[in-house]
Amino acid sequence: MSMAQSIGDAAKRSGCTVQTVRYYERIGLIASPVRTMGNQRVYDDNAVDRLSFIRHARTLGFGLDAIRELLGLSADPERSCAEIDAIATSRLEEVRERIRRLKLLEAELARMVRACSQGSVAECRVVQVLSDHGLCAADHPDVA
Amino acid sequence: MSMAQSIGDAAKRSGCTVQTVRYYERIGLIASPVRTMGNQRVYDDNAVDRLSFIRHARTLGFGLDAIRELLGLSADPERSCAEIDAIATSRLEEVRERIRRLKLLEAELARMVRACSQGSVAECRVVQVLSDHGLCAADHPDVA
DNA sequence: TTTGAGAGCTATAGTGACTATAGGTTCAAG
DNA sequence: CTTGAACCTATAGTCACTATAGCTCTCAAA
Repeated sequence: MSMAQSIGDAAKRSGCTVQTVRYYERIGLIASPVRTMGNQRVYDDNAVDRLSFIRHARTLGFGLDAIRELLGLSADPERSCAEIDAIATSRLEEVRERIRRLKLLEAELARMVRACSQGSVAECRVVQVLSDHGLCAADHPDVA
Repeated sequence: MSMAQSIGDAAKRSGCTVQTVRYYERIGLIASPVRTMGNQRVYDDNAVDRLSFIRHARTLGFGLDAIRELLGLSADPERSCAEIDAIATSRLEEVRERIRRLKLLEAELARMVRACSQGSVAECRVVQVLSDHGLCAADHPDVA
């Protein structure tokens, strides 16, 4: 039995905000739901499931394009999940790469802060390092 | 002796792009430089130093607002560098927090991918986890 | 039956930090 | 003098929302 519910209820149940649900509709990530006579959106449980899926994938850092693809691939239960796995694996690698870069950044920032003798700006190590990339320990990458 | 140079040279020397230099001018992060008779911007070495500072701070992940503040605080060499240190320390803490969150994410994604038996979508663990937050090991945070 | 609050509606603009494009002008080398 | 690279402005696009303004609808209490 599928319960009909307002956008507010669907948002609350899925963990999205109301504006975000409307946004997902606008960009075609979810279907346009039926409306009441007063033009208000009405959602069923399937729609809420889809929203929850999207929301959860977002908290795991998948982009909307990836989510669009995941949703498409999930539609057919008979299909092999190789492509789905590939998307998830690629996201995992992204996260690992990001962590790697941030650790380099962390080391650089920590070194900079540690070297500061808390004196005047003229002798501040932080200012010196920011002014001169050559003072960095290693070639830190651009922040991701 | 301060060398006069075009926006292209200043960009190359500082590691910015030409458009970005113009953007920084537009938002008031750098001063409007003098112009040639043909209306082209001319930069001196001080301007290039400032651009390099900005660029380097950006690669360390400081936001433009923080950089604006760092530049302001750096202007007076006699001043104590306590505020500068505070900004750098706060950035360091941000990075550490980010790493912490990403590691939780990494664990969740790795678990998900590992659990997948490479069968059909119907039994795909990735799809199941995305569909049901309850299947997550821990309460992973929103991606930062 | 009225009334009022809260929820919903659309359309538009703003966020951060650029990046890209279009359509024009200037400069420097040959 | 010509040509082509580099410069100029203004505007729109990126991502995934978020916020605002100015309406309309719904539903429970009085």
